[in-house]
Amino acid sequence: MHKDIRALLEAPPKPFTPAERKLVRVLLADFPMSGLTTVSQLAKRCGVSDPSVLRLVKKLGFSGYPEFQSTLVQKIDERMRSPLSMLPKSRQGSPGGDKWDDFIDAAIEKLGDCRQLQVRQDTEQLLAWLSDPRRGIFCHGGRFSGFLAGYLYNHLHLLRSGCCWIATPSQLPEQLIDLRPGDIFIQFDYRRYQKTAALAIETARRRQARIVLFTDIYDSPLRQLADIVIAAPVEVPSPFDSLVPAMAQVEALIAELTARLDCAMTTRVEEIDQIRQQFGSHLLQDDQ
Amino acid sequence: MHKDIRALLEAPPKPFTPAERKLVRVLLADFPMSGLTTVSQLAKRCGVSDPSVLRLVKKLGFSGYPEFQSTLVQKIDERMRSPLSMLPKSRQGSPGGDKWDDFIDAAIEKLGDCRQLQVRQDTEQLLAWLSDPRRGIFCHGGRFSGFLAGYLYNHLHLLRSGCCWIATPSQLPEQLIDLRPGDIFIQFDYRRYQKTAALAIETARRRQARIVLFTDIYDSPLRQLADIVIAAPVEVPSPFDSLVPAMAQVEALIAELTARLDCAMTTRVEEIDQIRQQFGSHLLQDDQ
DNA sequence: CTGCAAATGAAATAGATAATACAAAATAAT
DNA sequence: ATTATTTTGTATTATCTATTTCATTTGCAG
Repeated sequence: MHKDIRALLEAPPKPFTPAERKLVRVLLADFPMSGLTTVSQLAKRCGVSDPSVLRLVKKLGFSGYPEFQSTLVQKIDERMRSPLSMLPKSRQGSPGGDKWDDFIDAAIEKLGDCRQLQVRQDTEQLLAWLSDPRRGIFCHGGRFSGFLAGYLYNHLHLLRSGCCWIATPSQLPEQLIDLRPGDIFIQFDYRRYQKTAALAIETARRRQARIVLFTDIYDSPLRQLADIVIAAPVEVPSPFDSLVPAMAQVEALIAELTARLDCAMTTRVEEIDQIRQQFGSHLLQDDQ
Repeated sequence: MHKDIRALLEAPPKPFTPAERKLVRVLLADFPMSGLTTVSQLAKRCGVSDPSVLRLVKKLGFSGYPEFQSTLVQKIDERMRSPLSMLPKSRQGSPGGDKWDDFIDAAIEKLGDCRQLQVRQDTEQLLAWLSDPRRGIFCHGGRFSGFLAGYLYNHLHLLRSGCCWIATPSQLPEQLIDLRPGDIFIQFDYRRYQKTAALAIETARRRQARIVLFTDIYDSPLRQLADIVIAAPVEVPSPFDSLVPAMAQVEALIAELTARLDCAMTTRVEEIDQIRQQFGSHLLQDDQ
């Protein structure tokens, strides 16, 4: 809507009055910081009265000071994001620009962003839950993220019993019947958010499950319903979002969990192999 | 005075309560933007109550929300002046070594290695094949990499017809019957290499399919049988190998392919939506 | 299960803040 | 000068915000 406040200040629709010019001068001086204070503070700082500030804001086309301010915050947000995405470009080999490598670069950057997103305490909590053999684990995801759910499940299954993967929403009812209080329900849901995800989580919550949500860094409506949120950046130069950071998180989780449950896994995998041998050639080799 | 809010959030003086962790998560997610709103807005966004926000702020050592907020603004001010300050922060906070972040770091490194592995000509060839609507596409993978195959299939399916995903080896016979000369058989096979993969590829070859192999950088026995090889590093600090680089490659491929088939996809997706509407509520929302 | 302590949220309160009305001052035109 | 018009500030009001109180819930140890 309001494209650029700065442009508006520099080329006003109507000429500014003297008091307004005072304000504009300050606003432009350390743009956009000075706009983050209250009306009175800004007014005093510029040596004008409160109403003068309000009048300027309205003249610029805003409905009121709050709207003006939130537009400024948006502007800041853009600025904060952009420099990061421009700096670590050390492309040397590719000449005209290689879409493939550009994508990989973007993925690397997003993966880097991951590091700052995780609260250690959350991770510990999650690991503690997953290590508890009494808690059942239910993995579920959307059309694309469902594969991550399955990927996670396949690893978990090697580490412990009581895991299940709900591959499609239609299986939700028949699987959630076994969900008991204290069990862990792990939902993958990235934009665009799916309706069934909300349904699934609500049901799991009602059955007093711990809710773990793998989602993107944006405002998933499910965040509030989750006990633990693992957020991943998804934006890459592609019409589709990327699940690379998400997958890295899944693998990181598994790596840590494996470290804790190592001996348990060893015996478990041995037993699996043993059983598989009994089947012998009756099944096509179906495992890694 | 208050040096670094971010540091405070990552290494709290006292352990956080669950509600506080929810807040911290959001605050860190798009630091420091989310702290610029009102208490109520922030609270609602995080799914906690107003008092929880206030308690957190006090626990962090601020006299109240306004002080907290103005400290954030200061922080923004610093950052706006020197964009360098927001470069990937050198790991100093984590003392004994954070396994999670170590893993992510390793993944980043491996992903970086990817860039030098790809021969552009191969990519072009592959894209040309995949863009050709006359060629059928068959995706198949192992126990873990099978999910990548499915992930790839799901995207391909939105772009064009004639794709299929062979989810388990047992489906190979019944699916490969439809493989015609010139079709593309995409196999995912990372160590430890599976026996069925070799079988599948040989069969596909005999039927004169083009063989595309997604594998690791080591000596897969299948390399010789493939027309195109996309190799990924897999070694990470975990007992399990990582498929993160592999997934990035899949996504990069899709990104490029989408760029070429964009208009085709648009109409196709529209048609899918149309059909879905006809089903209406008869199916649980099963898509992205 | 039961009781205890910690954590949390609903509701009420105290305090700012933005917005408004109107009067005073400044400016420009006659 | 005098008036008309614009600009500005003072004082007030309505609205929103942060904060506190207290009852409820939740998690946990015996």
